[in-house]
Amino acid sequence: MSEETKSLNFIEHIIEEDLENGLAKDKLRFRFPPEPNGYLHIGHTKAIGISFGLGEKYNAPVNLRFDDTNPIKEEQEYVDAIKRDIVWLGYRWENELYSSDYFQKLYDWAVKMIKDGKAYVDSQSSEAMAEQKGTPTQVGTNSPFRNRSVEENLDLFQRMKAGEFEAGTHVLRAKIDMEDPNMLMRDPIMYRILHAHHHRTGDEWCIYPMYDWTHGESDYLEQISHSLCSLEFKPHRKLYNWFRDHVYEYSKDKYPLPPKQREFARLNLSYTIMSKRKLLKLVEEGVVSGWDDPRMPTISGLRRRGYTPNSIRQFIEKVGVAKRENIIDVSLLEFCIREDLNKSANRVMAVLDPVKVVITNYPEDKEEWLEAENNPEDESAGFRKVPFSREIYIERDDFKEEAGNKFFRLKLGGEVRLKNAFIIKAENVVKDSNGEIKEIHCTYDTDTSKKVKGTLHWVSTKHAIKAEIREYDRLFSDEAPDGHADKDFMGFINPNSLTIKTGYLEPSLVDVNVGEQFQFQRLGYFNVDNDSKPGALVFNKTVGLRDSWAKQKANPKTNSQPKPQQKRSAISVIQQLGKKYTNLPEEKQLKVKAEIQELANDVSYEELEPLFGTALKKAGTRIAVLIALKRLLKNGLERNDAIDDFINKAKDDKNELLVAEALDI
RNA sequence: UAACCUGUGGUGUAAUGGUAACACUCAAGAUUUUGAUUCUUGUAUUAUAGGUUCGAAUCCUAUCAGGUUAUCCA
Repeated sequence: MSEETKSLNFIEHIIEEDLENGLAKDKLRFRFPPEPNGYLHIGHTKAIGISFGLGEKYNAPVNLRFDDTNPIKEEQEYVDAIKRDIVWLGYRWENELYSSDYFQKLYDWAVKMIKDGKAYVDSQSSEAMAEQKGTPTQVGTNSPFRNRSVEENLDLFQRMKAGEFEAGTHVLRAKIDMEDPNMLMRDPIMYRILHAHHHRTGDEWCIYPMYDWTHGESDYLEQISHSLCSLEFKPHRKLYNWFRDHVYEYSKDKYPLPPKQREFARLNLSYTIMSKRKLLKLVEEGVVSGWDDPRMPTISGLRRRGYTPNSIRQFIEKVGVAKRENIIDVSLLEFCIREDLNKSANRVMAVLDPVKVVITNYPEDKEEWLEAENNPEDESAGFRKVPFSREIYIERDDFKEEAGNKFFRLKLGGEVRLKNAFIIKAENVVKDSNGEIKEIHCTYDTDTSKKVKGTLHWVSTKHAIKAEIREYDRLFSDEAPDGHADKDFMGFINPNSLTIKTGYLEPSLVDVNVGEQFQFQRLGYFNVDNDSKPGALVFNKTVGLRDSWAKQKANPKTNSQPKPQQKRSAISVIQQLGKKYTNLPEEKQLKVKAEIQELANDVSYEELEPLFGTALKKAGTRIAVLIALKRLLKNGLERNDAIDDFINKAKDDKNELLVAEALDI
């Protein structure tokens, strides 16, 4: 058994370090804390994968906590959808919890903070407070209410809770430092008045705690060891710690573990948007059919599109975890779903853009049922029968009257194999009045042992069943639709992101179930859509097969993107070789030396001279320069003062290799 | 012109002071009853410049570039 020692990401390194420093392994605890104000999308999957993945790795509990402190935006519908999606992804939470469960505890702590002079009621307008807040480059100023007495603060806060005041008239603020360079520390708001109905607490509360005052304290109450969130919360960490340290003082006997927040870079996918607000706009404006439209990057959209939980988990694993901003190429997601479906999806034949083929030497009334393998990647998948007859459909793309020999498909006079069936030869075509090909007349040959270049999929016309086929393209035409300050993301919407076709399928597909997945051979992976009914089948194209032929067609000449595969200049290679020179074993040094000498033939004196000033410490580089210089001299370069200086300096160096080279001149 | 964070092939992630590795993409080739799959091969001044060290992607300094932070949102 080879133990796979996978490299750790930076969060795992932190955890390992904490463990080494005495944190008991059974104290490890994580959480996933969505706000129930929208559907989960592929970006959330990263956060889910990190926290739940850590739970699996360390056998530690992971809580699902709904961060529901803003009753105006949150709804039960979203809670249900989020739970459904996490379950579908295959993760299990230890406890289903709500920040709103902690409202009373939070309130009690807030009262303590007031009593300790750490919080005060501010009765200014939000504009006035914003004014006093300052800017990132300018310190803020204190509120006139900052020094209210404890008694007054207590009284006001209790009356806020009792519902005596209108929204916006008072807030509770932490008393920290209006001059802190971190703006979040400038007396942040802990509570605001909101006369709104909460989806869980109803009308019990009319003051609601803010994120910063809720999140860390919820972590603390749940004794979360590592609170993981995305990078934009980094500035909140200082405040997270400030609040935490205070409540820790109040409750350390009961809750001994102070959690720590760490931040990772969120996931960005090329050609997609991740903001819930913007996704909501697509739904509301009818650009897509709903949150689960197969073009949406939501979990429910991906599910409907045919992505499997396994493929998404694989994707998240491959994406990794780090702290730098990233844009992951959608091709990685596509790779993951293809890899998964390649092993699991049964192959079938379907023609989406049909042209009729008549096999003239096949009897009119004959039909035979040929054996076809369901999945060559999975021996247990077995075989099925497909009907063959005199008239079949093939793809219009698969025939050309005339074509070069790079075209492996059917052409007049050419032979091609029909998958699972015979070899046919195109004899002539029948066209309509517009010159459009109506029928291709072929002859067939039952000798299937011969070698032909192409193999086509096909469907017997009289046995074919029709189905609606929905093909999707990316929703946006820009790689980073919301990455332009000057242009709105709605301007990049691809008007052709959905195409609907009628497909002709082999009859084995009559009674498929919603969600079932297939590979339509040579076309891609398809699944049965929710809208599908017996007799009125609907398929979604999940993803196409890799198609190197299409790529070749798209750019017939050379490579499409002539990558500036610029050859590095000889001088830069010499510099690089020199950098390592002194560390190399002797035999390698000889090899490198020869290489430098060779490269030096392409180097001009003008390129070399600036390197004479190389720092004394960089003996390797200077050796390389010296070797190159010698070659230049040998090639006829005249010596000058600069050269002599450089050589003399080398002779006096403490590096023996350099001295040896210098003396050898 | 603030504070904080981040710079490793086209993309993403490793290497925790000791030969820059893995995956995807792309390209070329082999195999193939899917132009798929599978298999081979190829692609890097570790942002730049100094410094510390026998040895630096890694530590220090400066510079450059990008990002984040000013909702009674989370």
